[in-house]
Amino acid sequence: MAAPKTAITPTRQDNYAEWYQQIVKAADMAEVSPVRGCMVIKPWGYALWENMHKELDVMFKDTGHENAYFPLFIPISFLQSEAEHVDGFAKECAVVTHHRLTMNAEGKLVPDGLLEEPLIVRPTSETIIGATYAKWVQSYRDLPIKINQWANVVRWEMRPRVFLRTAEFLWQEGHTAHATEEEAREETHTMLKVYEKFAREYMAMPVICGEKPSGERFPGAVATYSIEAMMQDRKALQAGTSHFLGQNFARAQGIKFQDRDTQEKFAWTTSWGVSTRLIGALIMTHSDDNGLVLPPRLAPKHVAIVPIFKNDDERVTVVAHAKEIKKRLEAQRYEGDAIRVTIDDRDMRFGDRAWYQVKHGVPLRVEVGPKEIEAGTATVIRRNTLAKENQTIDQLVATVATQLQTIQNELYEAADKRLKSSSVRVNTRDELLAFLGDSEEGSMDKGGFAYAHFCDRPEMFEWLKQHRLTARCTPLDEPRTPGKCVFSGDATDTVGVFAKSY
RNA sequence: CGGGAUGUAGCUCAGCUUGGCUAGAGCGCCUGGUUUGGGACCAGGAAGUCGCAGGUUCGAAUCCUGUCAUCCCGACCA
Repeated sequence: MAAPKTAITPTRQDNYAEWYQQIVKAADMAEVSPVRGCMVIKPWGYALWENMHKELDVMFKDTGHENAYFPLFIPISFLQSEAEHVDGFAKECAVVTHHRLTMNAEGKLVPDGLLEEPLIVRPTSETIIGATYAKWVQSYRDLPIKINQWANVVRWEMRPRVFLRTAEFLWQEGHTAHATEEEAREETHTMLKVYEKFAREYMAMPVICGEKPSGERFPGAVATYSIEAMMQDRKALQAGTSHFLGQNFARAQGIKFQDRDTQEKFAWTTSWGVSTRLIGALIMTHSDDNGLVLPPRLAPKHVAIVPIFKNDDERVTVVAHAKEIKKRLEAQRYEGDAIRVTIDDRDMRFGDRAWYQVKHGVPLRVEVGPKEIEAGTATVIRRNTLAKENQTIDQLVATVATQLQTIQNELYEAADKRLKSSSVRVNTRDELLAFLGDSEEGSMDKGGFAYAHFCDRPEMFEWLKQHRLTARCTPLDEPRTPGKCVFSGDATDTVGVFAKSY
């Protein structure tokens, strides 16, 4: 059977949504589980998450945060304490009402032992953590509290999509409490910048930092900031959020302290998080029609050595040689880590093994067979370009870190070029529609980021909804210039980014 | 949660309209052989209580009811 032209079918062009699912499958990232809306994250996907976790954790600690852990279950009364918060999350809460099972007459297990107060499975932890902080804080000397938790949360979503929107997902949530508004705002901003740095430097994913318009704000927040990324189908994906919660949650949870001036005051709190959605973002930013493409800084393996052999004799020689190369590569460092190398000498045909590594997105593939051993070289193939090059082993070892950095840079530049070439400035609603279109799901015909003056009124959100568009954010680096709202015609100095979104 | 579609072997699906004998194919998997520098070929083989629970019937993958799940479109969302 002839091989298809691309390793992944359909291609991005043919059906983007299906292409995404096929990438996840071909790269062994995850699969749907027997549990509604929940995914099984497979080792290759989880290794990627572990790398994200590891790098982010360092960044959190460098900005003065500590890790802690709070309960999975939250009493319903806690959720109720902040009105907007209830509105935002009540509809998607999993609820625990019983605490044991018994066997009924038909031999079926049924819930028994009704709880006095039902518990929800945390959709986010502002309330439980806030209630805890309330006990910890009495004096201004107890502030700030800067804690992060790595956890799983549950949001009973109606339309799950692997990594992008699952009922249960893994994330980190930072929760801080401060004595002053200024300090809390600063914290919100600092963490947004941490996310931006992580997206750009580790994920090789350009993002726009901005404040969410009122209609997109976190339930209960005074201000929500996000990093917005553009996927290859030119739809926006919110990749991380940082919320300034004002004193809303402090009031609701009773986080009070006595200040220097002897007055009792409510604390100012923040929360911020990124989730396994980042994996989805990574996939849709870099991958191509041949499978996953991973940025070297996060790739579980930097290099896959694929030995070529015809028979057992050759196999012994070539694999021994491959192990030598592996050892030498592992002695090199890239961005502070030892080079991560795997040898794929599985009992499979060479072509299958080569394609396996392509589909799994390993940045560098090194092929060695009897011919290379003879010549003292290796065939080196870069995943992002699939360009082949003959390199001596010495050359490879000496330049492997540089080659990885080149790939990292090229991935960022390609993504940045896409972002910039798909961003326009629009001055009317018609221009907005002409640019973003009303095109079908999965179509890549139209899309991108449209910059427009706007004044954040309910009518705008109504109109956007009708056209399946969203207001992403007001970019922080966008200068305030006088203009007219493209929706109402009123004068405004605020510019927003509009896009179709995930 | 509303509208639509689909659940048959590990995967993709045919069979269902018009109920009938031992439920099929391709891919994958296992064994043997030939191959092996780019996703192999030949031969043999294993594998399904037809999503689940009821009902109609002499007889149900097929008809009816319920239920669960998945996908698509809305609403919701990290």
